[in-house]
Amino acid sequence: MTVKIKDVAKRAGVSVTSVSRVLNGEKYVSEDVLARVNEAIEELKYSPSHIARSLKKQKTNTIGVIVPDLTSNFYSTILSSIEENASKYGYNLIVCNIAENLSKELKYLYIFQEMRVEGIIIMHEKTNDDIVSFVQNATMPILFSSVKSPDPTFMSVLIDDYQAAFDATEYLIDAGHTAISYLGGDLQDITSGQSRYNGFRDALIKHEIAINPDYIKFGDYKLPSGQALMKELLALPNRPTVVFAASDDMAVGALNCALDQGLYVPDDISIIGFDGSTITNIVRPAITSMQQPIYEMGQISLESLHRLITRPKTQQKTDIVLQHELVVRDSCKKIN
Amino acid sequence: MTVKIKDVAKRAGVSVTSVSRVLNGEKYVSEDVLARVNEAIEELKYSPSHIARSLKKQKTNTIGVIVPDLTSNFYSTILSSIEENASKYGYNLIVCNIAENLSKELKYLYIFQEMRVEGIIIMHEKTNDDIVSFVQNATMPILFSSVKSPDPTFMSVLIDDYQAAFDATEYLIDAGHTAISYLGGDLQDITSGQSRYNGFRDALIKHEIAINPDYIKFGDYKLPSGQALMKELLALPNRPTVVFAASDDMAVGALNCALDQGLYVPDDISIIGFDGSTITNIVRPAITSMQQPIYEMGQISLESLHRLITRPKTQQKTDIVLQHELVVRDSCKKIN
DNA sequence: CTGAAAGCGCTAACAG
DNA sequence: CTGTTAGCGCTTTCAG
Repeated sequence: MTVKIKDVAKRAGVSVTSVSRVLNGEKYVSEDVLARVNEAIEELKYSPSHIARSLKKQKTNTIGVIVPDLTSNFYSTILSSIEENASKYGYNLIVCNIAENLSKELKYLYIFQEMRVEGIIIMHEKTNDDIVSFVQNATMPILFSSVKSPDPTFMSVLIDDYQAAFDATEYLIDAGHTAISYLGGDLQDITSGQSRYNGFRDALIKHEIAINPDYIKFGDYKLPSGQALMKELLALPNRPTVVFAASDDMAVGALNCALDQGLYVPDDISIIGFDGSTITNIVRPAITSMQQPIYEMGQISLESLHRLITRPKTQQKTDIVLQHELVVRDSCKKIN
Repeated sequence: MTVKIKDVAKRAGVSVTSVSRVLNGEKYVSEDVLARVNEAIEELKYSPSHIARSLKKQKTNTIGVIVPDLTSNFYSTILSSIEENASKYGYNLIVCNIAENLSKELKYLYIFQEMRVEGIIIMHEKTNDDIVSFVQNATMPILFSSVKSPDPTFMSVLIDDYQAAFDATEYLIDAGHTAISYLGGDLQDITSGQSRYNGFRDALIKHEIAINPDYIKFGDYKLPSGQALMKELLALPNRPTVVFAASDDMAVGALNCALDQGLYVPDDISIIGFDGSTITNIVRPAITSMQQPIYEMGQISLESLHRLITRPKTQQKTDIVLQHELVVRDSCKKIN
């Protein structure tokens, strides 16, 4: 069928061992053998079997990635960064887009295990017992990127959501806002939903600003959700002067809702986002957003996973907290 | 080390063959054996090795995907569709984001080959001799999605770029425009660059509208390129009344450039895009765009590849041309 | 420096 | 219905 190492050996007039040696760039091969083997490989168009090699070496150079939504700019950017760095370290990526489907995630975690991936990166916004239990019993390192790990024994690369939301809220307060709305993700999730909301709330408390329950609404981090929630907000008799959306997609949804109702942003109402996805810089007005270091997050996730894979013993499994940064654009008005 | 089929067999008190049989859901296993094997699997937390299985069966259930840019909404949406359908057919996806880097693409094509993927889907905008030669000599089916294949013997799933651009242009002409600008991708590429431009040009010719060379500009399909080209356009003494951007990203770039200069779209200048990415519906004004059936493209790509894999003989390798559709939004004014 | 041979974990005849 | 055994294509002792 396909040409194998034996064929190359025969053609080069050497043993399979020698071929294997040049394949793996070992020393202790004579110039002569090296040349003949390379020639034979060339002539036969030999392509070594990664599968056979993996089986023998018990090493696949593969890592699995769980993405919650490939079409989201935020996640596809992290994935892009993960891919770039994986490639640098010689890992191949097998990716699963769960699209909200937790049973698909679980299924793929088992597939990853059967494929003997060397590590797994999970980015999901929700989880369930089966998944947590898989993670706890897993034999390969698993790392959570941009989301909290289900329990402190697992490593996670993320920002301090609480502090970031707190800082964003203080920025709004400093700009003179007191009628502040919060459009959040689902509080029940393991995600940042709770932390971001708490950061928002505590900033208001610190500055002794009363929380108007009408201004607090929860959706699902996606654009249509921001749009729908904003619609409710705008229907209120007394509107907020600014809305803090807990994701950029929600912020854009809110922006579009306002724009479509003929309002001007930020003159009629201000909007601030969260994530720092490129979309904030694409829409008009460009949206002020609490930026996560997306590229860095992918990079550090991969580097950390690599360390976990190669030196499992020496690695502490503590979270890595990256720096957030408020990027001021054109969607927030000062109303001092 | 890890538990293997032999351990399960021993534990269940049967032969490895029997275990293998229940693993593969074959008939001819007694209730009794089935139960005991499943119990042993459970107790030992046995996870069958996909690698060993692949080696033996000479089948990996894996396909490789080359994506030009993961952060692009257009490609990540196709990828998402490919992933969803791959999962349906039981394929695992290994993905490479080439990010304009053709030598990375070539490297990964060889990796895909070593991994014995069963098929490859390529979405790239450029190519070179090495890649073409790889494709021509490849032993596994290779399919081009959303882009033209380098030569007619390879299958490609795409729209009729020429006709789509022609239709979009006629729409503009019907709306009364004669001062029409074209912002294109690179004509030299194997991409749709040439076809789209030709469609545009021929529509003008058919309607006897002179082509103003100042209005024809080429960039790279990305947002900043559209922005820069638009800037040149707006600096012209006599501006076009509409600009046809050959990609949605370019259209958004053009839109932002116009907006940032204080112009109103479509009142001061109209814009039409190409691709039908979700971004066209997110910006304001929403952009009229010639839409590719993105989801369907991913689905049909995967189905076709699957057919190529399972029934290589019976499959014709002709291109599959999908229907384009103009989606009218708010960025084009009638000027009759 | 080079080669023979023993597996890596699994499936698939083949024989019972 | 069940078990024995020979590989799948490669790497790696272990001897030369």
